[in-house]
Amino acid sequence: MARTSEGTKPLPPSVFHILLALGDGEQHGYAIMGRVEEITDGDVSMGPGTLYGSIKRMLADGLIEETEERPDPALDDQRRRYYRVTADGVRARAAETARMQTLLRNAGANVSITPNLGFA
Amino acid sequence: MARTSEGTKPLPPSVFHILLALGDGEQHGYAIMGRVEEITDGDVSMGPGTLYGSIKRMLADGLIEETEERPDPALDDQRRRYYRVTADGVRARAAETARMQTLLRNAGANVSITPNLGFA
DNA sequence: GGTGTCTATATCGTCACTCGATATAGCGAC
DNA sequence: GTCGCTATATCGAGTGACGATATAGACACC
Repeated sequence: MARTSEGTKPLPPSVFHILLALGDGEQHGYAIMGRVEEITDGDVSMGPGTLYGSIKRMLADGLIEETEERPDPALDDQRRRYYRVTADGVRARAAETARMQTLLRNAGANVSITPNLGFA
Repeated sequence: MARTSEGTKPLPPSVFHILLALGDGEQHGYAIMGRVEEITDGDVSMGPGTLYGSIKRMLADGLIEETEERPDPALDDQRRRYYRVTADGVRARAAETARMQTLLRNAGANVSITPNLGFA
């Protein structure tokens, strides 16, 4: 068992969801809500409390950062604030993803339903 | 937007960990702690507060039940209380497993393939 | 140009969950 | 018999999640 990413504790679900929703691009807060619902097939609908509270903490922790880049001004909306995942955020997301895969794999050996991941 | 598995909300992480640790067999509380640490490769060490608090809730919710069966009396310890996953628990565990797979799959497409979205 | 609805960000209070500390007691060995 | 380990259980503090609420810009419509 490679103990390479030692010391990293599990992320709060909302933080993980936001990191996944952002992916490799930029998104503004309100769009993240929609993306989270999308990637969870409607199982998770994040309210504004969870969303903006998590964003605040993630900014403080350096997992995401606000970008000054704006899309085509014709499509822009001045109220929006865009965010992107930082290098630390990418690392945390990868660690959490690996953790879940490990969990499902290790537990799968113990259970009758066999988890089968189609994800690297 | 398949609304197929409607109504099932995500499980608290501790509950999911316990369901996975129990697998298809019986375990007593203290052993579950060790199993959780095992299947998470040491990333999650559940303290007694989380463990017994979660067990209490899971019993009330019908996700697990206490068994009267005891192992070989020579190996037994009268203090132990053994638990097994109920049919509802199996269902919840399968749903949660599927949810995670969906999440990783949907988000994986977003990270590895499409670098930018949202600026549509 | 006023009105209404939707988008968008933000905060607050409440409740659920997590975790370590603490308590209690049976077990095994010496 | 007492000492360390196993085992169950509860409590309180701290963090996270969530709905309600507030505020205001965007946009369409008439």
